[in-house]
Amino acid sequence: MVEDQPIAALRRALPGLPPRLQAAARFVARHDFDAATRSMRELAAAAGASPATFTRLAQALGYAGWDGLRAALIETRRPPATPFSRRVSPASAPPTAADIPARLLEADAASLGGLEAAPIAAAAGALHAAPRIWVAGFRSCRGIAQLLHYQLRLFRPADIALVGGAGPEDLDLGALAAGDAMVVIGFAPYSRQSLRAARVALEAGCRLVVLADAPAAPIAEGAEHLLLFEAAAGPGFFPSLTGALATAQALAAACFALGGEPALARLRATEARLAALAEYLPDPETSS
Amino acid sequence: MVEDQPIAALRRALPGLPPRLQAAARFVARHDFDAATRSMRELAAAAGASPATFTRLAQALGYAGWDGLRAALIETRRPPATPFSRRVSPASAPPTAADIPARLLEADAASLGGLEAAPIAAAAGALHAAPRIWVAGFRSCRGIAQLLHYQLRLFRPADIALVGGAGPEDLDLGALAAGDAMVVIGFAPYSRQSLRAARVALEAGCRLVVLADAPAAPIAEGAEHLLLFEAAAGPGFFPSLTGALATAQALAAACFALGGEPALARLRATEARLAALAEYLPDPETSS
DNA sequence: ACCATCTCGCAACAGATGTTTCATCGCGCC
DNA sequence: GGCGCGATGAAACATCTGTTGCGAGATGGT
Repeated sequence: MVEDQPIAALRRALPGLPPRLQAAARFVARHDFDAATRSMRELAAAAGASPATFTRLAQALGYAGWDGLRAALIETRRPPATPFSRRVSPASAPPTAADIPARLLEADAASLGGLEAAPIAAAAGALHAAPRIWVAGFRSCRGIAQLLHYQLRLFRPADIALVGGAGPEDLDLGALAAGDAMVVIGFAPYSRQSLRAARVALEAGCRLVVLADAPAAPIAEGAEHLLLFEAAAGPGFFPSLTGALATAQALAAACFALGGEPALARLRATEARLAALAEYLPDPETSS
Repeated sequence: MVEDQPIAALRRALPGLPPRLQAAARFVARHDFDAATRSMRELAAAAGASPATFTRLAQALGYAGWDGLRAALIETRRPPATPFSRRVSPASAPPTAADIPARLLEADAASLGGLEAAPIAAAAGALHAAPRIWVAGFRSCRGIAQLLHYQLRLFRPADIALVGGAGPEDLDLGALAAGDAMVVIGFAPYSRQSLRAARVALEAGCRLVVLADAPAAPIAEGAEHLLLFEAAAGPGFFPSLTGALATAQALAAACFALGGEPALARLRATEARLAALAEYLPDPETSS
């Protein structure tokens, strides 16, 4: 009988097996990933056994041959359909209107755990080196793009532009220059606008940084840096943008850090100007 | 040059590849686990391409052959040797530019934990009952406001307005009517614009919902509902908006849930219209 | 309209794969 | 001690692997 959990079947059958088969079985149990990926002969060499042993082991477990066992091992290792999110509430109870917020917040918190910092720092390097930075995000990602645009302008006032931010976007896309950096933000389903922005940027010779929800995203094609976030679909609602925002913010912060003293100086200048214009209310804590 | 992150190399090289190689590359990117485990010929059959295509793809990426690429894909999927060796960043190390993103993401994840769901659901009730909803957010909160505005309009197209979204904001503020709901988003330091929006809304007899970072926030004065979020200040940088975004999204979702069948119908209509306009790219997974 | 170049499927290729056979070995039993 | 039987490894086997040479077709530049 073919088992759906090969390693369990293996362990169960272990005591009744001849010595060499036992050794092979233990080796497979301890290196199941290698058993699934490497060839039988390589495995035999690593385990110090004969290739035939592994065929016999598989047959002893009820598989037609080694290929059968390996196929089962592979299926065990196959990642779940949902990329890197723990399903939030296992028992999907009826989504009462009252606990929708709780569910969503829970999902958001979980999605932030999957973000990686290293690629963000690398992407920030590309932005830092670019003479001009364009930011593109459309529809639901527009807000995120605007935010990134705003934060970057705090310390790089003159050379950051939001695609489609001041007039028709084709004018912006026509102004792209080689060496500029383009940041495109999007997730499935991907808007045509975002794809066009990415494509045009590539053709113009820009350095492309993409924030997306999947490595296979169309807008990610040709990107120099791809920053993945999880657009966790809420309970029956549209996807969450928290991961995208956190990524964008981290990108801006890293960029600022790279800017060093000049960036800090420009940020201070911006703050001083805002204070002079009385854009913000005075902090009652410090003014009293 | 052989890349250590094969999918990234693949994505980068994609635009410069011939059509069939592009198709193969996309297929590999979307099914990287199968590419790592199944044989090249099986893959070719599944992708509807010639086996040779995959060899050529690997070579185009700088690998000696398909085996090289597959080995790289396998290494990408290999589980970490020590399962739960989550490196915890030692507290208050020197804030290197490289680990700024990590710090920020960590802070974001922590800040989401403090959010409460119950007030959000209550506030959603107020929005749901209002004949018209205004959303106000300025400067760094503009993006958040825009996002909330966008999401609400998905299922309540006609009666949501962004203050200052289409022309001078005083015109919007002049149009406020008693019974309308006003959502104001802001955190310290509070912009004069946001305070004015809140004040005017109160005077006009609107129901005021405020998203802020402190109970003592000026813009929260007189608010019917106050949704607190944590604007965690990053390492030497401006505050994080993740909490505000998560709150806004949860608010929109709760509002949608309250809308019941009509809201769902309007959302479906919106989606159908977008699909008809081909605003979004078709999902390759379902179309093929 | 021409030609050079590139693309790409087909089919033959050498090599590697998993399997099987077979002779040998070790071990317990009569 | 002789015998039978399962375990074991080496080698031969058919099959499948990834690769490459070839030619038809498409493409782009002049």
